[in-house]
Amino acid sequence: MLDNKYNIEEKEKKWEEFWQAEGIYKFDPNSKKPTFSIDTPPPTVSGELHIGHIYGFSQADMYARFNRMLGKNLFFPLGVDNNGLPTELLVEKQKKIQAHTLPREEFAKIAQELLVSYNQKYKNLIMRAGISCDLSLGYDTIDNRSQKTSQKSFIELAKSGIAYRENKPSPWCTKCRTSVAQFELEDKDLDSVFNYLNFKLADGSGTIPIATTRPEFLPACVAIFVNPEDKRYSHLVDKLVKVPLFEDRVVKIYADSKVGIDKGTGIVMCCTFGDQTDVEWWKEYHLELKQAIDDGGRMTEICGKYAGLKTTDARKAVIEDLKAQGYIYKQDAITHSVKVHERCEQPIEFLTKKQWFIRTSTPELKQKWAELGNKLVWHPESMKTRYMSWVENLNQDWSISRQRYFGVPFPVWYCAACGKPHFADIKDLPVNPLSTEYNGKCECGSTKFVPESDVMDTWATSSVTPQINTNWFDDEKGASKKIPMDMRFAGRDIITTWCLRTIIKAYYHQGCLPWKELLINGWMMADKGIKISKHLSNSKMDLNQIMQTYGADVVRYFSASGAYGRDVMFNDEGLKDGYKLLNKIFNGSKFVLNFLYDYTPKKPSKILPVDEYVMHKFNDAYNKTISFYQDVEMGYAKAEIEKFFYFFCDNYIELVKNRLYKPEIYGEEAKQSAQWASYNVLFKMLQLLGITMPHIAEEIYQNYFRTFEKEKSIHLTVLSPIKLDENKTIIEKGDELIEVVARIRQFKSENKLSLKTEIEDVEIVSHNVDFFKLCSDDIKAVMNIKDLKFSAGEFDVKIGKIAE
RNA sequence: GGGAGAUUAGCGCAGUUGGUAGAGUACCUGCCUUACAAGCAGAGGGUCAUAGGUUCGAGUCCUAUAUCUCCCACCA
Repeated sequence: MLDNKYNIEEKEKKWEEFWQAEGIYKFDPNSKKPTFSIDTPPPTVSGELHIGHIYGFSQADMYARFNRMLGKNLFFPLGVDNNGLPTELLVEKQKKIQAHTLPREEFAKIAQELLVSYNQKYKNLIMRAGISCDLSLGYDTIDNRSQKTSQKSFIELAKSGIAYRENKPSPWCTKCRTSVAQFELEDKDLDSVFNYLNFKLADGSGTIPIATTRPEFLPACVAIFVNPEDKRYSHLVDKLVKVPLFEDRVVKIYADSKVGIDKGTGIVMCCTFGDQTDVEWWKEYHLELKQAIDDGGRMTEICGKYAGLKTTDARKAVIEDLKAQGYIYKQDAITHSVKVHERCEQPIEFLTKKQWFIRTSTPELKQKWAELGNKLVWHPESMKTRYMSWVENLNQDWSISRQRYFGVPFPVWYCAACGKPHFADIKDLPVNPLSTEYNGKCECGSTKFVPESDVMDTWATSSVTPQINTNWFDDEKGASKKIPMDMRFAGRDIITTWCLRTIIKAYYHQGCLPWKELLINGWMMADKGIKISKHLSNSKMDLNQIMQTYGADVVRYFSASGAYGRDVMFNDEGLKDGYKLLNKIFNGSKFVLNFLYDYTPKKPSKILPVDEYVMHKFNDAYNKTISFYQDVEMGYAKAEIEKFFYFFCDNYIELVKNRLYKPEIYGEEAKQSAQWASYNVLFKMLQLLGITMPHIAEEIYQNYFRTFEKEKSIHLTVLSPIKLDENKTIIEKGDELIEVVARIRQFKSENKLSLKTEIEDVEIVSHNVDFFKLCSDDIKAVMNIKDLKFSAGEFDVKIGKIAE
């Protein structure tokens, strides 16, 4: 028997434990069923947990559950990403230590210990949301399997020349002391001062005005640029200019169209490196390289008296000196947007370092990425455009070196004599070159080697999740049969980063796509135009509070509102809708089960028209729901079966209530007919509703259906429509019957009568008189009609007098 | 500055190929009906962001503008 009231938190936790204990979601490697494999994006454990995290996972889980109920063997792992800089910063903050002051192994040990609880916290949340992952398939992006996989990937790419090491200027964070990828940068508006300087022409013929916000870069000034279209300055091209404060140094003036005529004074100094444009000019004009800033953001020796100062202090000192010597003729306070490192908000610099890159940006490769993008099935289709336009604009190779401490090491040593890289043996992986000697001899004869001290960027690992999942390290043949995996889901912000990089790796290693289908979910927004953020999560959006009050099923219900891939606004009302349905499912089932507990399902010899009608009506809803799920429209699918469920309660149950209650009046046969229809429809409805709301479905299944259905969980049962004899007209006739009831209800409502008010006589005019005659008892009972008459003709309902 | 998406009832949303605007919720009116008042029935409520255009006909197609979201670029 079901409880009188459904205790959400208690029951949900109970069934979650049951699913784990019974291994309901376990992947069976020996199964004969077709496999459906999901490449779950491992979430970053260092992130703040909020309701938005459940959103994307829930939708993916619904698609996963749908596929499981089609009879597939699900491969649905749950990894966590705890590799790289975000995690390193988290550990530093939590443990109040600094990674660069400790031996790497020691830091890693502290990190691993701390991460245990973070990993668990994340997994707990995902499990608490009823996501049907198989935890035993899980991995950490810093564990042995992940390290081996990313190191093997690196060695293979390096040996084939796809990964290469080069001295390249790249964005550098002086606070985190590492190079950072372009997409780790964000814009921030900062106050600054535009300093207008007079540079002296070397031939003594006068001065030229240049505006700069970074005067401390003067020691690294290697050229001056003007726009070739700018008539004011065309006579200056090729002339030489003395660098203020460093007048022994002379630089040339070039003309280049990248100079904005109306920006500043229209004359720019190029320093190595103030920004991306400087980098481009440096390359294009083969300029000198003068590094004015070191790893930690201090001025280098080339800066003379300013050496050793931090950039901000150097800027002050330089400005003082410029003023004292009369170079500055104007200063304007401005606010401009500056590229900062997204993790620490420190403005980034450009530094030149030897780093590993992966080739991604040649025209042929870009063509390839576009081709692969076209072969991938996108949900929704429109998201492909983002990918395509990114690929089109791709102009830099992928930098994977990070000068950090907590991450996957590069398994490589360099010959001390000639610099040639020597790689670890694949069978020895994972390898940390800092703690392992290279026992070999270089072709040049040297036996001395320098270990690589950089670690790989997180993305180098999170882009090989298909290879981790399919155990590519140990079994290349097996993996190549399993890749492409069936499906991957992701937020739309990482299409261009995570997804593209995973596609690139799979292409290099397996020569194909990493997955067949890509599901891109939208975002849950806190309010119109407001993203969910930490400080919102402790108010109305507090996750614990929501889980306690409404539970996972309701949050999942809310996650399935609307069209797939669209943003959704968080609101309490949405949760209340789900709560309403949850309650209704419980009560409706409880009521129906009351008449089923002493019943063993068996097809009755006679099925009454109303019962036949509701089963056909269900099959209709079933087909629509299935087809929505096939189109990856979890919201529409949910809405379809929800609509039918309300129809079942408000119309069908009301119609057959009396037959179930009073077999002594209506007959045992009539009761059995209703029981048969109720059993089938309720069970199959619960299967479909359970895709969205797995806990309540399990509660009811275990309470009754488990006795007759083979599977030990409703989530292992296979979907199918109710087997019925064909009856083409039954839906149309039944709908007319529902219309009769609606008319009488309307009549009573408009006349402010109770619904149970007795009516003397009603006449139904219809072309389906025979059908109505067979339903006479049900109609009379539900509307309390004393005398029901029928006549043939155009449909109408004639309502007579109210009984006294 | 460029690209993509969005804008529909008080609210959060749906609206396939152009053909009289849809459900839910809230509000209002009734009904304590032997599962559920977290219920049932009924009613009202919209110049489809704005301005143009194509068409016999536009929420739907085109152009521009505004606002929001995401991505990218610029930022001397």
